[in-house]
Amino acid sequence: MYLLNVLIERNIYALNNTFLYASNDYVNKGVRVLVDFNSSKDLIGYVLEVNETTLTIEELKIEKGFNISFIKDIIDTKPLLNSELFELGKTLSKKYFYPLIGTYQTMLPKTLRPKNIKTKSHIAYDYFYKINRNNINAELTPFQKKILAKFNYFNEINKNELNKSKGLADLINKGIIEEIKKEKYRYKPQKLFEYENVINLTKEQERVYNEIINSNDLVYLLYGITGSGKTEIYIKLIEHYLKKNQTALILVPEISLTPLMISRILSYFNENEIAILHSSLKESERYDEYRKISLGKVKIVIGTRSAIFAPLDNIGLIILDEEDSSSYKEEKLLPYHAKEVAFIRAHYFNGKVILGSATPSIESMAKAKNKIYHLLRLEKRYNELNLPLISLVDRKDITNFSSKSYIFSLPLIKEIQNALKRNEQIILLVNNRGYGRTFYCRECGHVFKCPNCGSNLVYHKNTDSLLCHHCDYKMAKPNKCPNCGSHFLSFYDFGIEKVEEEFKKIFNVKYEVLDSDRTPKSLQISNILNKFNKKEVNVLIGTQIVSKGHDFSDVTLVGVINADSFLNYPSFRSYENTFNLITQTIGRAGRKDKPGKAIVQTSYLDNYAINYAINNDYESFFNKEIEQRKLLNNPPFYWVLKIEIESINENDLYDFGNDIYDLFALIEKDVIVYRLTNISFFKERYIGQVFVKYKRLSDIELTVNNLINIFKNKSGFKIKIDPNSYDY
DNA sequence: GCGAGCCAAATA
DNA sequence: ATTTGGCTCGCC
Repeated sequence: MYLLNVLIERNIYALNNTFLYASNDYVNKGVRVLVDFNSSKDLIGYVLEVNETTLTIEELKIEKGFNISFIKDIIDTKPLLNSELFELGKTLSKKYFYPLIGTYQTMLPKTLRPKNIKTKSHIAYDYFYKINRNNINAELTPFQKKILAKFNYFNEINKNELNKSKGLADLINKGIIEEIKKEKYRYKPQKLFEYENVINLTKEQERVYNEIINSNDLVYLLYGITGSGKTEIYIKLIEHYLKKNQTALILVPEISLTPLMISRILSYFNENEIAILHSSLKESERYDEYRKISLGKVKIVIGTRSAIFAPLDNIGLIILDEEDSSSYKEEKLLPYHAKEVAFIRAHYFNGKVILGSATPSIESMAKAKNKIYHLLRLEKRYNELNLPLISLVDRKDITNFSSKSYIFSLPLIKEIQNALKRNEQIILLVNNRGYGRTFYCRECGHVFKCPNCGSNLVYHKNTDSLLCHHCDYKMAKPNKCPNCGSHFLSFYDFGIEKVEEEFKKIFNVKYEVLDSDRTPKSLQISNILNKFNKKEVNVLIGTQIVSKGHDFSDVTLVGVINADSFLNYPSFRSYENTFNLITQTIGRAGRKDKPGKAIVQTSYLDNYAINYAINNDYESFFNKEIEQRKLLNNPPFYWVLKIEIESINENDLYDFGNDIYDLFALIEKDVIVYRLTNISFFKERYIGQVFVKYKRLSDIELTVNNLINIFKNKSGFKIKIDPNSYDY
C-alpha cells in the first residue's frame, strides 16, 4: 500500500499543508487524484509525495491518530509538471508567501489546473488515410484504382479529401487503407511581416553578442537606445543556443505590440519549433501550445508574463524584452515578477537571462552598476537613424494656445499640418482613458466620486457612463447633481476621447485610435497597427500602447499631448514611468533619410523626468532618480512588502492593522513599518494596507510567516501579501 | 473553502 | 416548539 501526501485544491493559507491518503496502486508525484475531504465529496487533490508502507490502515490510524481514507481515483497518468517546475513551485510558494496549490495553479494553463473535475482529454485530432501497400493483392475496381492513384505521391492523405469516394469502405475492409489520427495544434501564429532570414550584425552588435556568449554570468542588462538593434542580437543568441541543443524563452510585454519581433523570429527560425503563449489565445489553443512545449516539440517559446512557466527543458537563454515594463509583474494571485522567476529557472539550467531595454528600470541599472548584472550597451542607432528634434510646449502659457483648442497647442497644430501636407505619419500619445477626467456640478462644485473607493469618476463618452479606473465601478451618466439638483454638469481635464473629438474638428483627415477601452483584443490592436503600418491612415492616436517597440518607417512627428499624466500617480515609480513613456514615444519618430520631430506638451516645464527624457539623457535621469530613491528609502535601497487586509468591520480592520504594525515593529533589523493606510470601502468590505520596507527577504521572512499563522486562527479577514509590491 | 454542528434569535 | 441565520471548527 502507498501513502500519499496530497494538497487539497483550495487556494487558502488554512489548507496550505498536505493531507495523507492511502492508495493500493502506485501513484506518481505531481498527478491529480480524486479524494473525499472533510464533508466534501470528489475534490481534486495534487500528489506531492508518495511513500510505500507495510502497515495496514488500522495500524496507521493508531500511529497517526487520525483516520486515513483511500483516494477514489487517479486522474492523470503522467505528472502535470516536470521535476524542475515541480520544485520551482515550492520555491516560489516560499518566496512569495503564497499557498503552494495556488502557485501550481498559476503555473499551469487553466485546462490542466488541479481544480476542475473535468478530466476529459482536450486534445484535437486531424484524421488521415494511410496506405498499406503490402496488402494490395486482390483485383480492384476502377474507382478503387483511382483512389490508390492518389497515393502515388503520398502515404497519407487527409480524410476529408477522400471521404465520399466509391469503393473506399471496401479498401478499408481489406486493410489496404487505414484510418489514422494525428494530434492537431489549433493555434496558428500570424506573421504580419516577412523578413529575409539573413542577419548581419554591426560591429557594435557583434561585440555585445560575443561578450554574452563568452561570459559565465547569469544576468545581462542590455541597455540599447530605441532602434539600436536589440532584436538582431536576440535572434543570433537564440541561434547560438539552439545550435548547442538548448532552448530559448523570449518574453515580451504584450504580444500584439511586438508584431515586428514575433514576425522576425518566425521568419528566421522553423515555425514548427516555435510556440507562442499569450493572454488572447483560446483555452484550447493555449493547451495545444503548452502540450507542444512539454512534449519537447519546440525549441523556442515566445510569450507574455506567464510564459515564464513554459515547460521548456534545457533552457539556454531567457530574454525579457523591455524589461522595465510593469506587465512582467503579476498583481493578482501569486504576486510574481517574471524577471525573478527567470533568474531561478536560468540558474537551474545553467543558462543566461538577457534583460533588454532602451530605458532600463532603476533597479536593474543599479544592479548592473554594482556588477550584480553584466552591463552591455548599444549606443548607435541601427541604420544610423537620427534621434528626433524635440521641443517642449508649456501648457500653462496661454499664448501657446488659441481659442480653437486648449488641447492642441499652436506649435503642435502647425507641425501636424506640415507633416500631413508632406503625407508623412504622426503618432499622438494621450495617456488618459475616457473623455472628461473629473465630472462635477457647475452650480455647487460637487465632484462625482466612486462610492467604493473614493477616486474621481471618469466620464466615458462612448458608453455615456461614469467609470472608476481604480476599481470596477460604473454608472450611467447622471443628469442632475445629487447635492443641489442642478442639471448644469460638466467636466475638466481631458482623456483620449476628448482629444480624438478635437482632433476631428481641427484636422479633416482619417486617423485610428488605440486605447484599452475600445480596442481590448490583441487582434484588433494588430489590425490597427497593421493599417497604420501600411499607411492606410496617417495618424495614430493612442494611450501608452503606441509608445512601445513598433518601427513605423514613415513617422516623422510624435506629439505627447500631456506628459504629466503619470506624475500625479501616487507611486515611487511615477517619475521613472514618465521618463520611460516619453523617451519611448519620442523614439518612434524619425526615419532613415531624415530626423523626426517630437513635441511634448506639459504643465511642469522644470520637472526633471520630463527634461531628461526630452534631452535623451538616461544617465542623468538615473543619477537624479537614484538619489531620490535613496532619500526616500525606496527600491533598490529598500524593498516594499505590502500586506493587504480586508474585513466587514472597520474597527476590526484597524485592530488587525495595528497588530500587524506591532508585529513588524519588533524586528530588530533594518525595517521601516508604516501604519494601516489606503483604507477604502468596497463591496460591503473595508480594505487597508500595511507597508513594510526591508533590505533582505530573510529579515522579514519569519515575521511574515508568523503573521500568516496568526491570520489562520482569525476569522472574518482576508489577507494578501506581496513581498515586492509595485503599489507603494 | 466549505459543510457540519451548535446556539441564539426569530417566528407563530 | 420549530425554523432560521450566523458563527466556529477542522478537515488526513
